[in-house]
Amino acid sequence: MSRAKNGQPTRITITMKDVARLADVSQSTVSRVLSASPSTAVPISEETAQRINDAVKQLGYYPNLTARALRSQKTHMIAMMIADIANPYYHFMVRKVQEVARQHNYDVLISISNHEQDNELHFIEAMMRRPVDGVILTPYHLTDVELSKLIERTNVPVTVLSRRFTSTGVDGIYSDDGLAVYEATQWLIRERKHERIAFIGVPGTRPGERRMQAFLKAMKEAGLPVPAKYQKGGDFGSEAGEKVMRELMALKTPPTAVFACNDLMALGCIAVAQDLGLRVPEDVAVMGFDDIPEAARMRPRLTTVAQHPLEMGEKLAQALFERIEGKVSGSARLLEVPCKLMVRESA
Amino acid sequence: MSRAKNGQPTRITITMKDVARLADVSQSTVSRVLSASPSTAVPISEETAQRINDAVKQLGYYPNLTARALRSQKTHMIAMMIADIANPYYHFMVRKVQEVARQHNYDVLISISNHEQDNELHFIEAMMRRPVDGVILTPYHLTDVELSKLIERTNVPVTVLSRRFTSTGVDGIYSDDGLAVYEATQWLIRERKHERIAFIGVPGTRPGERRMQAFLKAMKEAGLPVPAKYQKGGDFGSEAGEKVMRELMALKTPPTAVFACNDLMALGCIAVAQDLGLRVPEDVAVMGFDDIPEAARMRPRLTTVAQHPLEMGEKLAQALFERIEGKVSGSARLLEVPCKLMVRESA
DNA sequence: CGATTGCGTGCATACGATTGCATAGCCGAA
DNA sequence: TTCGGCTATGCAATCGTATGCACGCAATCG
Repeated sequence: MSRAKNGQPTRITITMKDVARLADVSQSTVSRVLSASPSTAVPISEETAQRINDAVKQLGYYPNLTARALRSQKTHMIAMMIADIANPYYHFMVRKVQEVARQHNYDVLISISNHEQDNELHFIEAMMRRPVDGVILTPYHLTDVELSKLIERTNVPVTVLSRRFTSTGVDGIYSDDGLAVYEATQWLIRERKHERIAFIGVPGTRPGERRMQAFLKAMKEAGLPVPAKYQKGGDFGSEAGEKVMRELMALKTPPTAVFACNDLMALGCIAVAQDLGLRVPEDVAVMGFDDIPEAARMRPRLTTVAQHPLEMGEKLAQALFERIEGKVSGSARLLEVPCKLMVRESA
Repeated sequence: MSRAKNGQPTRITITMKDVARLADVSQSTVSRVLSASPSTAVPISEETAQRINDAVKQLGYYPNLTARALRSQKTHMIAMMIADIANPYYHFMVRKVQEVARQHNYDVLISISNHEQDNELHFIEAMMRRPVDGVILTPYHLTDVELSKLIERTNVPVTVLSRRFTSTGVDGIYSDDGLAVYEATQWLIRERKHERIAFIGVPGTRPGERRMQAFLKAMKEAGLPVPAKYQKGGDFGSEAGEKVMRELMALKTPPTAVFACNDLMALGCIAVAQDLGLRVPEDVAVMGFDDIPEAARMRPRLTTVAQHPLEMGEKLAQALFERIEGKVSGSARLLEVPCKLMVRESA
């Protein structure tokens, strides 16, 4: 037990010193026994080790990770920034990352950006102050410069959920959503014989625009026109899907299929179709992107494109720990996890 | 810049010492300027303060929170353990807690228990090792003893999402789900004239059993029998809801209403009803509990009981920070946040 | 005009752990 | 017997910051 020297209540922290005293050895010896790794070539006799372990148990001692971090420059924490905690896509990632982290005896500091630039910058700032051993992030607005600053100043391994940032030297995981949308569009055309297809993108976001472009490319290659009124914009939320769907269905010649660039917006589309008494997919087909759990739960079940967040989370975490543990140190790696078309009932 | 003494690459950490050197003052002075709070009664001249701030800017110095934590015994981190990241109920809580934490300049360490006892215990252990300034948790299996141990050893404020633990001296927030279920059942009986109502609880969990009991009480008071076949058990998942619903609808005299003790199971019920060609609520009414976002999004919109996770998260966090900042230090407080019946289309 | 105050700053230590180096005891080899 | 070498342990510095205490100096007071 250590004592506070001022009038404050006596602290009850149990330190190595206490263990040392009880086991009648020096504090360094306690440290050596407790952090004994096969590599640490410091021999300790069986007997004192035993005495120390007994003392630890008797006192209920736990090492103080803050102190350990300060001295060893290893915090045993990683930080993770996700964009949206309500997006099921991230749930799997977070779970998986947490799982991997725990296997490595790491804790996870989580931050949610809500897609806001301010929050992303704040996260970077926070990382400059609070040392962690690794960072995982899903950047929406961050620039190369900002990321570089983080890397350079903290010298910490970073992996990102994005295909950008190859220049900054961070490992990136991504799925080729462009290709997936392209192929899914082809499928709608060839297998489902649709000719009037509308697309809902999200202007101002890279995924949203990338998917829109991929859609347009597939349509163009098939020789199908896409009138401006069929090119819509939303914000990834289901209300946006509802609003857009109402507009589309009010057209003189409405599309026979609607491809929403994420599932939530697709849900909104289906809800409106149902409200209007339209049958899905007979009267209008709806296609989503993400394959959130709800997609398989609802009726009609949503036809969509699955990403594999679990796998991505795992790779993200594993890539990070490979660098943390120094198993990998080369230049940036870019891993792709393929998407998969999930044919169900809505298209 | 400090140097490593071994052959390793020069570390690039910028410390107060560097700032001090550049500003030509002592390290203590830098510390005083940077952590200048109105209460800290240490006067520093305008001029040197300016010099120090310039040096800070020039070097791009950020204080090291690990070191600060070790010295000041304040980590500026709180830890939060939630049960399930896929449950929308927790999303709001997490978001709100994070928001409040950020207002106080705190980071949030998150852990997900997945309802597993092992994970809850692991979390407690982790808290013994890694000092934090406060803990928020949603306990499922934790006992009073385990919580007491945490409090006693770490001497850290704890708030819980639960009505138990009044003895341990932790603040608790809860919503009276029992009462809400009781009243919702009365509503089904009186307003909707149901007499054959089935209930899906979750045996082995307190909320699940509490809600079942409340249901039975309301039925009993109304003089309505609840055959054993109407008392079902699930696991909070939608598949469980589907399975149970199939069993119920296969009965010779199926219930006219099904009350699931959470929304996910209610979703499963509705999906099965739709598969069987039953109209909801005409042929069978379905009632849920939680009011997850999906409830208002789906068709038919789910009639359910809303808890107020945002409000609960806010109170949870605020209660915690009140104690962290020493504004409150009395005995345990127990706050209730009322539930609300959300009448929509499914019942 | 000397003593007292108060302001501004530096010195030194502590927070709890890790780790390089020194050293004490013991053994076998010369 | 003496010395080199190994084993097991202790000493002391260090990580980056916060803070009690001492001290120098100018202003104020008696």
